[in-house]
Amino acid sequence: MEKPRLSESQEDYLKEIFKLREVNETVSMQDLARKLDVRPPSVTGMIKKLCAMKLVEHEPYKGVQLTETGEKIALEVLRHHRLLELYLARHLNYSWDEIHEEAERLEHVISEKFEAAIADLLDHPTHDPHGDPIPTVELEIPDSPDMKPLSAIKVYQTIIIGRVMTQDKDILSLLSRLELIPGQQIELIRNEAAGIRVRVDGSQYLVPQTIARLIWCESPDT
Amino acid sequence: MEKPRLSESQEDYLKEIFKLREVNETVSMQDLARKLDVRPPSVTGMIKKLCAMKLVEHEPYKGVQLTETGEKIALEVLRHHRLLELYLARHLNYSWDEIHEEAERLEHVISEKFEAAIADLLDHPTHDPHGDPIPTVELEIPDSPDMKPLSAIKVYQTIIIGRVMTQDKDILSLLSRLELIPGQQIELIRNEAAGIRVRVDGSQYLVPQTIARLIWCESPDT
DNA sequence: AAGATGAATTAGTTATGCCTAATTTTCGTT
DNA sequence: AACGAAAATTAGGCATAACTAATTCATCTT
Ligand SMILES: [Mn+2]
Ligand SMILES: [Mn+2]
Ligand SMILES: [Mn+2]
Ligand SMILES: [Mn+2]
Repeated sequence: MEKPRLSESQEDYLKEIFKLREVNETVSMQDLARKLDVRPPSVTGMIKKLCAMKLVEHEPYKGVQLTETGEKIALEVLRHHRLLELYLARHLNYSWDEIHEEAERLEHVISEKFEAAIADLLDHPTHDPHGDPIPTVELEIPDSPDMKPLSAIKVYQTIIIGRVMTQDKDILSLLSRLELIPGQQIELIRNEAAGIRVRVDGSQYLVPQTIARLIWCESPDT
Repeated sequence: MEKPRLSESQEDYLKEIFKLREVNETVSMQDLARKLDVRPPSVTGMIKKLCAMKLVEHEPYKGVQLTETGEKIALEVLRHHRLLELYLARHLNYSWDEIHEEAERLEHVISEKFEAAIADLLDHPTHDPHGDPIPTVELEIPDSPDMKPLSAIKVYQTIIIGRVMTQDKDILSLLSRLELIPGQQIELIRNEAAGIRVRVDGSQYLVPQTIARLIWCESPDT
């Protein structure tokens, strides 16, 4: 068949459905509207079109789901996005909080050639700078270590940050200044009302609960 | 004032007007339609809008011209385009005939940060892989050596290719295979009816007139 | 000076993708 | 079982940027 090329909007819808599905049981029109920063009627309209194209399925008032084809496309865009983020960070000296915005635009525009070229340069990485897995060329999601949010850990021990679940520039810039980034080893000290006290590289911080929920750590006990 | 961000179309119109102006005395609606691959009424419509925005001036039936502001924008896009071309060629292993298409899309989407990053990596180059001058950060066009088309040279001598005036993939791929690329030293042998006989690196070729017109060479005698 | 020709414009249409306001539907409570 | 709130949809519009068909305009020929 033909490959009519999707619009940037359509690609973003598919990608967002995929990402929401990883977290929520079901993806509502509202969730999408929030994430994509559009109003609900726009979502209804676009989902209709994507349904007609057999890229998503929609049970009204129940949720939206990607079809096989839809998921493939979502994964392609996601691969572009995450490769780009790593590339910008590694090769063009972008800071952690700058990569997302640029990748959000470039992801729709680079060719497969470009994708292959940076994947090569980066030595076919499996995870981006946020710890998010990068889909392989075959569009499989690589395994990540078992993780849970810092806020949910009960045993006070030394653990490693695996993934930071936000794209918020202010939070990212804060976290990077504190070196609370994937790969970093941190020592859990105490869970206080206001947040979680940790030691990083000698210094001690109190990580607020809201932020602790975004920091996922590798398979700790409990 | 505000910087409402132009659409990709609008940027391409401005860029194309600039490029046509370098070659022709005057830029007609038709020229634009041809280059941008749209129908004349589309051009009329867009030029009206650009006029209203004070980015171009239009004397009906006489021609289109960029205003100061319009030219600045054209030069910014052109800088993006040419930096990208060089970048793709040098750092991502693109071949000569592949760079244009990719740059044509990326040019509208990269940030000033991205521009600065690749300009840095490339050591602030003045010319792209076609020999086209890259506008500086201040948006001045850097000087190029005096050049004239290979087809117009009368004295048979050894000269250097400075610029290749096409983006046609087939021609570019042919020329790169023959090593008829900017910087290459070639020896002019004879101007025949069918074309111009040259020696490149030991081998002799007959360069057809149509193609010889696209190859500009550095300030030769005559 | 009248035509003829080609350049340009106008008029009217289409497709996207978004919006607001109004309406309908679902579902958890009571 | 009925109500009310929240979720979703419909209806109706707007802006962009194309298009085709029809018309107008400028200029070159004869
Ligand atoms: Mn995007
Ligand atoms: Mn990421
Ligand atoms: Mn372009
Ligand atoms: Mn070029």
